[in-house]
Amino acid sequence: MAAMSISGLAQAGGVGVETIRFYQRKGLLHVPEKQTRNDLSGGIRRYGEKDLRRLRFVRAAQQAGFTLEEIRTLLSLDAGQDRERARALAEERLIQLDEKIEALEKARASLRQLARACAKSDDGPCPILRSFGV
Amino acid sequence: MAAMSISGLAQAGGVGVETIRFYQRKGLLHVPEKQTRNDLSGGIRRYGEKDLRRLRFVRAAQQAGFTLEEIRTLLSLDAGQDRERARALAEERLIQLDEKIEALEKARASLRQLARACAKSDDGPCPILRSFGV
DNA sequence: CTTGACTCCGTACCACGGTACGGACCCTAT
DNA sequence: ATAGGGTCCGTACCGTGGTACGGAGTCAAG
Repeated sequence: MAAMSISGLAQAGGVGVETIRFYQRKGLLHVPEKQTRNDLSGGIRRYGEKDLRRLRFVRAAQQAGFTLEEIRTLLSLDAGQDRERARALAEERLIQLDEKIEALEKARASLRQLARACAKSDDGPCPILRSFGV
Repeated sequence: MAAMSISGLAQAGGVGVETIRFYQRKGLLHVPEKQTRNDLSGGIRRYGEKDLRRLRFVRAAQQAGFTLEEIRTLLSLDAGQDRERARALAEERLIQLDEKIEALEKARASLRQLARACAKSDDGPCPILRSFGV
């Protein structure tokens, strides 16, 4: 359990192997030391619970609308315990989330109107354009 | 009013000139004939209300989460009056919108928790990671 | 009739978030 | 000991939605 291969980690995190590597290149995930057998060069990297938690955090934060760059910052703030900045970032994103949600709700309302109008009248042109108030 | 230049259209639609051209290349906006002066080659394209409405539709649909490709389809359906498909597309996107909104609301809840936790305790590590339930 | 702003058009480039490829290496089972 | 599958790593490529550049043409005002 504390010794996954990269594909194990990928599976556990619900992403592809290449995505893991991509995140490593972006500095979002650590690249663990290779478990070599005491001679020089070679070996395979092993991943544990900590890596999986971190990966899951990345995905969760992504869902919250953070960019990978912002997530990198969040992680470093967490490590450095810079509460001030972390708090600020969270508040900032909170506002953006609210705005985004509001926008989507408006869009949904418009779209519902379209669907209704389209469903009711079977003659005349389908009022797609008008449904957006255009 | 029925004879804007491309930059007039862009301004009226709240986008850049290059964006108009981009939409034209993507088949979202028509490329009107040049208003030439009866000799061959030359002249400038002029845009009217219809173009503006179409542009606004594109932006509105984008806000509703449609990709440009989907918008192109919507426009052609509207032109062809294929109510069946238009309706289906709308319903489909409606579901996706609902899902997206729900996801964002979850994210917001998580983030709020983070902000609260971060604001309250001034000692110990900032529980960013835990706030996402990781 | 020139100057300066705008237009036209092709092509290149950008950020974002991945995805794919390929050759070398490693590791385990048979 | 060898075959297979997995890993490692660099590098190239992708789709989406634009943004920028540059040279030639156009147009209105002075």
